[in-house]
Amino acid sequence: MSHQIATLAERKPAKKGTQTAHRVRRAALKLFARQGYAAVSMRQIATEVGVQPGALYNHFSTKQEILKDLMLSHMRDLLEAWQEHAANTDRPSDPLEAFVTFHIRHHLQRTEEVFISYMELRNLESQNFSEVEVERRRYEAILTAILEDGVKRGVYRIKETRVATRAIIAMLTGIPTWYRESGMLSAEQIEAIYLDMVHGSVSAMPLSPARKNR
Amino acid sequence: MSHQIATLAERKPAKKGTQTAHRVRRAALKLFARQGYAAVSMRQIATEVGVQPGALYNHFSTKQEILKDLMLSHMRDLLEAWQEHAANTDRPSDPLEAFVTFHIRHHLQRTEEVFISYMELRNLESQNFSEVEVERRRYEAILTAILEDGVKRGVYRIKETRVATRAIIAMLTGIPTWYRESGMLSAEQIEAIYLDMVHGSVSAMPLSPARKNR
DNA sequence: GTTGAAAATGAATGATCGTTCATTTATTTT
DNA sequence: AAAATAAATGAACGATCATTCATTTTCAAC
Repeated sequence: MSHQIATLAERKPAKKGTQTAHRVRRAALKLFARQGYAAVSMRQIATEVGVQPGALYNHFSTKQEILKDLMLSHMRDLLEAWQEHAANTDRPSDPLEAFVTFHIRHHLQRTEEVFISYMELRNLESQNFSEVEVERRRYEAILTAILEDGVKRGVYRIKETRVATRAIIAMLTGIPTWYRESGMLSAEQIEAIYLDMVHGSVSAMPLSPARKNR
Repeated sequence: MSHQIATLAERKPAKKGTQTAHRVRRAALKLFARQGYAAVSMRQIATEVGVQPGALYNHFSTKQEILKDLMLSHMRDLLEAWQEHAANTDRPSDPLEAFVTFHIRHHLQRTEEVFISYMELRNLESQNFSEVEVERRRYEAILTAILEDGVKRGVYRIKETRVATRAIIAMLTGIPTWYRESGMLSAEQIEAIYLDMVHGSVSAMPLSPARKNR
C-alpha cells in the first residue's frame, strides 16, 4: 500500500512494477475524477497508461481495488499531512485558523482526489466503505475537538459541535468544485474569505478590527 | 381498475402514458440517487417500473433524457417554490433567514433529487449541462442579491458576495448527505443551528441576545 | 361497439463491459 | 550469463449494456 516517494538520499531504484502501479493510480485518478468511477472502463485506464487491459491485473486485482486504494490513500495522506502540520506548528494562537488554512491549502492542491472522495463513496463495496469512513471520521474528529475546546473556553457559541463540523467541512470542501486558478481570486484571497466566514459562523464575538483587515 | 388521483378541481383523468412516464421518473430518481447514473441500467429502471426495457422508450428517447428531465425539473421546482415562498411572505424582516429556512426545508424533503443534482452534473451532455447550469446560476443569484443588499445596508461584512453565496449553499446543501430523520436532531433544530452559523458567517455584528436564544 | 392511436411486448442488434489466461517479453536476482 | 521472477501481450470469455423494431395488446375517443 505504501508507495514510496523518492526522497533525496534514496538508494533503491523504483522497480518497473511499482512504477506502473503508480501510473495506473494516476490514470484512474484523472479518469474517475472526470467521468466517475462507473463510467470509466478498465480499457480506458489501460489506454491512458499505454498498456493492454490485462496488464492492469498485475497490479490491482479488481477495478474496485483501484478505487479503494485512491480513496483510502487520499484520506491517509490528509491525516498524515495534518499530523505533520500540527507538529511543526508550535501552539497556534488560533487552532481553528490553523485547521481551516490547512484544509483549504491541502484540498486546493488535490482537486481530483477531493472529487473522487466525496462523490464515489456509494461505489465502494461495504467493507471498503467502512475503512474509508473510519478515516473520515478521524479527520472530522480533529475539527470537532477544536470546536469543543473553543466552546469550553467560551469563545465559540455553537451548541452542536458535530453538526458545526460537518457544516464547516462541507463549506470548505465545496471550494475545489468551482475554484479555478485562472479565476479572479487567488488562493490566498479565498483562504482569507473563508477564514472570516468560518470564524464568524462559530464565534461568540465579532472579529476584532485588528484581525479583520489582514 | 385504475384509480386516478383526483385533485380538487381537476377535470381530465391522467392518461396511461403520462402515468407511466411519472413512474419512470420516480424509479430513475430512486435508482440514480442510490447507485449513480452510470451504474444504473435501463433494464433496472424497467424492472422497477414493472415493464419491459423497450417500453421506456415510449416516454423518453434516451437514458440521458431521463437524467436531464430529473435535474432540470428539480431546479425549476426549486425556483418556482422560492417564487411562491417569497410571494407569500410579505416583507421579511430578515431576507437571509427567509432564504436559509426555505432552502433547508425544501432540500430536506428532496434528498434524492439533491443527491442527483450535485453528483450527476458531469454525466450531463454539454447541451443539457448548460440548461441546468442556467437554472442553478439563477438560484444562486437570489442569495447573492440578498447578500449584496445586506452589504449595502452595512449589516454584512462580506467582500465577495459570489464566493459567500457558494460557501453558504455548499454548507446548506451538505445537510441531506448526513441528516437522517431517525437521528437525534429534528429538522427544526438543524434549521436553527445553520441559521445561526450562516448569520454569523456574514454578519458585521454578533447576534443580539434576543435573537440568540430562539 | 368500433376504430385509430398509444403503449407494451419480446426478441434481437452490435458494442462494450470486467476479467481470465496461455504465452511472450522484460527485468531482477543469482 | 543463466536462472528465476515479474510484467505485458493478445485473444478470448460470458455477461450486460443502450437501443431498435415488428408485432400484439390496451386504451381513449367517437
